Amino acid sequence: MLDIKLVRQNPQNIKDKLLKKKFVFSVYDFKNLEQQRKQLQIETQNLQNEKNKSAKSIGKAKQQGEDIQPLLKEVEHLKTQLTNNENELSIILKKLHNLLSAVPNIPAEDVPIGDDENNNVEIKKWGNIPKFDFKPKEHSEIATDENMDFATAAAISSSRFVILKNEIAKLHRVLIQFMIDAHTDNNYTELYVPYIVNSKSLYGTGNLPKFADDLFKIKSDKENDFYLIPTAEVPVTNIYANKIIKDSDLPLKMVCHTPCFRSEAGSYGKDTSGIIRQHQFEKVELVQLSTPDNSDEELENLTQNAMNILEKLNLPYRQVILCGADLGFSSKKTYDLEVWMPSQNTYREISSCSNFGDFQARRMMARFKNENGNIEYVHTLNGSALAVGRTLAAIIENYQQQDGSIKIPKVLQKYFKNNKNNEIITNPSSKSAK
RNA sequence: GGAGAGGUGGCUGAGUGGUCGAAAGCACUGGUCUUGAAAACCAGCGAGGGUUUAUCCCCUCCCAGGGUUCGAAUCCCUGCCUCUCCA
Repeated sequence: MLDIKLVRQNPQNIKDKLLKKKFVFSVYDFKNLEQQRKQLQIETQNLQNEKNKSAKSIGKAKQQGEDIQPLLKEVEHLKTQLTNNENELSIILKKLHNLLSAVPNIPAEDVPIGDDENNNVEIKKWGNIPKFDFKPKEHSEIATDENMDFATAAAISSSRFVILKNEIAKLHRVLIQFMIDAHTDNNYTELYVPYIVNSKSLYGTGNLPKFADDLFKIKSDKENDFYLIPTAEVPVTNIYANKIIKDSDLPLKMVCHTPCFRSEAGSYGKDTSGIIRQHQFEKVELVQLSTPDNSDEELENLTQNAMNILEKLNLPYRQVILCGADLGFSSKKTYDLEVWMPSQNTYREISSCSNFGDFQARRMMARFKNENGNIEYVHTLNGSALAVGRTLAAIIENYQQQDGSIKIPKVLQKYFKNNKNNEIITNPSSKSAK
């Protein structure tokens, strides 16, 4: 949510800035509603004031034993008028709120202008792209149906699910462990959180009301709809919803592994092979709350923390800054980390690190008391470090050998104590034939 | 599954229809005192919003949503949550 005071001050300016995100903000609609709001609000509050005053004077008169009948008659008309005004006002306020909740965050100054993901700007490249003296295979091909079983998963559930087995399943689990360990060593606090959240929480992070189609809704009751989380960002950031924290507690650094559930509506035919795009995947998420002054710097730190995982795993990657049009709804600035995928001969997104400024904090009322005792919104940040399924795929592909086995990355070897050769054999027959 | 109790400001906790946005204590902030600190004493201290250059002033909020009333933290209904006892 944008600061309505800023929008009031200069709606045209807000509109101009949002064009970078390819969002058209209707200054006309906003001004129109604002004008109605202002008039109605002043009127309504005056009526409320009158009501309060008369109720008090009636109370006093009654205490002194006076006849209150004439006073009651006097305020009779107030009631209907007030009710009417309140109803009208609440309609206008709702409209204003709906209008503003659908407005995305304003991109940072240094976000490049662009029409789509092709205009994202590469700012760093790391690692050596592996050279194979054979044609590198796709990860699901290497793992074989035995260890990465899509057909059975589809039979049990639907497409875009997978069953992992044997040491591939173990590698997947170990990656989570490795990532969390690396981050807690770096002073991130480890969390375990609910995987089902209510609509308020999703509103807080900006997933609702606009992006309901991306979510799995599982239940409704009178007050709330319940959804499976699309990312740990939702429960973790909302821990601080409606709270006021001390500035001395900032920055708060949290790491949390959760499964993530995404309906992937609108991505039919995209990434249909392998585990790149699943309805359910594991992710290790970093979430930070910081003061406004430090959030730019913290985004750099957080992104570096994510890059460190890739570097420790010795996976080649590049860092790009998203252009305005590719930037997420709530984000002010986002770096994507893209890992090298040999089978596709290209880089694929494996992490997204964003600074949301006070956009989410305002939606969820996450605030802190600054050194002057004034209350301000915190800045929220998060980033995947990393998406586990995609990391698994990247390791399988980058560490593949001609015979179909997979070398275990050095930093993970301690988790495979019984594996003497430090390689995962996916196809025993081919190995023995060698 | 049955019976009961309760959700009030950062925390504890009083308040059952009329200057209650809310006693008291703790915590916190400022001050006095002190070489310094502690203690003691004095003072301040919830949040959101409107109007305004600003002060002032005004509105809303005592789990959430409805209702009764001139007037609700207090009464009624619904929901959510917590706790205790029994099975």
